[in-house]
Amino acid sequence: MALEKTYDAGSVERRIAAEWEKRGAFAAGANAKSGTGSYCIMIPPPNVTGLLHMGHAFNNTIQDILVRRNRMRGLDVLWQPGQDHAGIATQMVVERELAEKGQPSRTELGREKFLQRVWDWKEESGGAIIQQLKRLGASCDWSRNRFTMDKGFHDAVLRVFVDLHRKGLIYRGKRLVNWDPHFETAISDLEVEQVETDGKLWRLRYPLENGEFYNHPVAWDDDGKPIEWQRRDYLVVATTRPETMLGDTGVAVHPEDERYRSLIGKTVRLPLCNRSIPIVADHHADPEKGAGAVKITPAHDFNDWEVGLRCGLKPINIMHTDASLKLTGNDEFLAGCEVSDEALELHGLDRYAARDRIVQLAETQGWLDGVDDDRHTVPHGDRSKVAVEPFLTDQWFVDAGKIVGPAIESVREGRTRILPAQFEKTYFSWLENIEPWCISRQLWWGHQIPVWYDEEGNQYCAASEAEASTMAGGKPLTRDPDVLDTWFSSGLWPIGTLGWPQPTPEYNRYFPTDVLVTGFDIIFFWVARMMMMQLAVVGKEPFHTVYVHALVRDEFGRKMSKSLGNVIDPIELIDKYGADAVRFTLASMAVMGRDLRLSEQRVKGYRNFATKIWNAARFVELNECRPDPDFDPSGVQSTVNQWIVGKVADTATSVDAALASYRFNDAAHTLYDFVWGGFCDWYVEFAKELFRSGDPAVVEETRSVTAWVLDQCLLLLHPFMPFVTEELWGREPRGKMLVHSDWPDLNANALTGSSSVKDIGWIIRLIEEIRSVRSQMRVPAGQRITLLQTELEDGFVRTLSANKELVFRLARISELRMTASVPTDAAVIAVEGGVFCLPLRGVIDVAAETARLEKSLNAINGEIRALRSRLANPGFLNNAPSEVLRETGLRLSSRDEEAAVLQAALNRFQAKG
RNA sequence: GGGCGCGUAGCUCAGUGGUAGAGCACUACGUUGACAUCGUAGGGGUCACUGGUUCGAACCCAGUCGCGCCCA
Repeated sequence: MALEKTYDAGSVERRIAAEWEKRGAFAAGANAKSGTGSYCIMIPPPNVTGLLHMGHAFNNTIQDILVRRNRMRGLDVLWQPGQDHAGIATQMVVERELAEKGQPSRTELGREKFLQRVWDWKEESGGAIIQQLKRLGASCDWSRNRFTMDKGFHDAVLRVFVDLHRKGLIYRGKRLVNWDPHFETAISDLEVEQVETDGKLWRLRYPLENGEFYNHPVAWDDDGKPIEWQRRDYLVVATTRPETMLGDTGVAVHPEDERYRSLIGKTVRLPLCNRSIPIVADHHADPEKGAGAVKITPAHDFNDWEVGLRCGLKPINIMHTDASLKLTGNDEFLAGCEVSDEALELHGLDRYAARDRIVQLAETQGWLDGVDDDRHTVPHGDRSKVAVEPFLTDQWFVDAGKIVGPAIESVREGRTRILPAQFEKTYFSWLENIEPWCISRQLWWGHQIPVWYDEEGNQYCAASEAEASTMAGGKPLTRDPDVLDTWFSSGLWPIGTLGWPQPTPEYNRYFPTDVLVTGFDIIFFWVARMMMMQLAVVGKEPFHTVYVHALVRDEFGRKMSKSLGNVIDPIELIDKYGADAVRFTLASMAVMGRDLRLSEQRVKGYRNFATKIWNAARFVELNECRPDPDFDPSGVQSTVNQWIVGKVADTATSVDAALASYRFNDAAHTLYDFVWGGFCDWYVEFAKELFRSGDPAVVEETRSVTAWVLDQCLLLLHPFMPFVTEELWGREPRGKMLVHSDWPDLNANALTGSSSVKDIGWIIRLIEEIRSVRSQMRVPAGQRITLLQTELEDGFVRTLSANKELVFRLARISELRMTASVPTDAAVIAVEGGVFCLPLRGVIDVAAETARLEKSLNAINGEIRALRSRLANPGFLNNAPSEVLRETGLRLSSRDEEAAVLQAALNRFQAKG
């Protein structure tokens, strides 16, 4: 059955995907040749709640290109797929669903029942992205799909926790952490986003105790010396967060701030609760900012926590976990205070309501000194989007500073390479300043921390309750209710998916893995932690190369976001244009280190490319070109066929070089240019003439070559456009599917050595010149005309006569005649080694031809001037490499010849006019 | 404030010292049974600016302007 005129991606993709699946084409080790090495990529596991977005499409296209090529090269390939349990995100989705359906809430259900609901949800809806990745053509070994809460993976996570705990690298401590009041859990530094916000800076007056006063400067002379003072019995503190004032345990001034020097060591009385708090000297107070004195709330501010430690100020927590004020029954707060009734009414108020009320009280009670507009950054939870609260709680931490060393050294010493290299700086700057990593989360969905407590509060860290119980001598135990940060488990993705700690064959064969392909936004979250954890646990780098790709933006350069409504759904694009077009678009734009702007136009263009390949295959089929299993590209006889064989070899070499250096865009452009520009535009047109030649040997060879070239195109394109290539490959009976066929290994030097490259290049330029003149002289497209040869070097005479029919066909020439001189009314064509002309009596437009000649001549003369001056420059002659010198000389003489021809032609026209 | 990056054709972008490129868009013309999702030809650029290094700079260096991202 003949091929349709256009390629129907939709039906083909489904059929091909099913065929790959049926044959287990992507299984680990499929197509591996004995004696070759392994090649392993770990997919960055998408969230189980996730749907495929352009970032995933890009990320996985790149991985698939690497994986498919190496599978074709016969390596033992594993592309390990899986999904992340995504603690907060998943818990949020299920809680929302419960609320929407009017079902009992998480807390009403209780932990066990709620977790069962999450698992149910995962079974029902958690596989969506896998199906979407299959639509994209991702050739993961789906039979090995892993989930970060699978039994085996869970065991690995607990084992690592226990191991690090025993080594003292994980500890529990009461620390100030970033608290998300919406989800009511601690989050890590990385999950905090700084959001610039227009706010206020309030100045509050805290009265000095014991009748103290001081003189505050209010006027200065030209040299900035104070000349006028105000006697004050209060101290003005500036704050952006008045709602935390009830937790103040001190006021700090800069030790060298003259204004306040006399006050250091004295006390102020905190309004509303009448707590007596000291004035301390600390560098944290900035004399330039606000009033120069700053209230210290160690339990609700990271800087203040540090000041508290330095100056011995105790932290007082005045908030509930939802960031409402906690005053009543808060012994810590009440100790040493005489709390006013107004203050006690603040109990239970949300932090922002409390802020308003406190400012109002300050105003009415006369201790509001003033208020200024102030733009500052406010930390927000990256999931909840609410302001996070520094909050004092007991949490588990990884002592990251103790395990970071090897992760830094690996990259510094090149055992793991980050591409593009500028991201190494990002990596280093974070790791070199690493803080303890808060890994406990007050959630239910996740790996529950493997620590049990007895009634006295002693800790027993063990991989199972039974083990903990033994350690505790059978005392009744309760388990720590918290779960681990999701990134703690994804940090173990490389070893965890391969069956560690069991010595599985997969672990032995594929670890360390090869390349990690990921977005720059998770270098800290994931890449750095995988490095640290794998090195800490098994002592090896998890991969030798990290390819960091950029962000996919919309065509105007904006980040795709739901709120902007500019999100392009890759599945919609695939439906419309086919997965191959989407993949090729992404690959062709994958320049290292630069964001890519995706426009639908571009995808459409590559859809057309798929159609182009399809039609080239149609041509091949209609002309009965069948692949010859014994075909030897080095034995080809005819010039045109030698030429295309050489081009194929060059293309394969360039594609290999580009892919070896992760230049996916170069590889894609090379292929596009060859397939469309070389094979379709020129070779297919030449082949039509060869088929017509009537020489059975030439026809036979051309058929074999044409089929071979198409096959090479399919092979080389397959990693980029797997579906259309596989479909076309399957048109012929073959031993293997394309996905398992051998990647081209051509010796370019042997195949491009002949003179055919030069000969056909010359023929192509001649055809282009003739076409250009015809078009500009407005010769009707269908009209065949005579080509006159006036001068031509012997070598080119032979080239022309051997390929005359090609020129006749492609330039619409009826005959070739020799002539001694250029006739009048002829357009002149100067080519390397000779001069041709086209007699165009009655057709030629003298003005147009004059203009054409002048334009060419101008350009050439400009170049000649530049070349002459360069060759007249002693500096150039003395310093330029001989190669450049020689080329420049050659170029000048050939331009001189051309200029002479064109000038002569122009003179004739002008003499005539 | 610190760091990283970007500024090349109308648009989106390649281009690591030796003749400024591609795709799209635009204009004109449609011939040859693979393809109109096509073909042929054409127009279009002070490579942000200033200075330096060099025989030679889009490319290297310094500064300026504009834009983006990350960290504090």
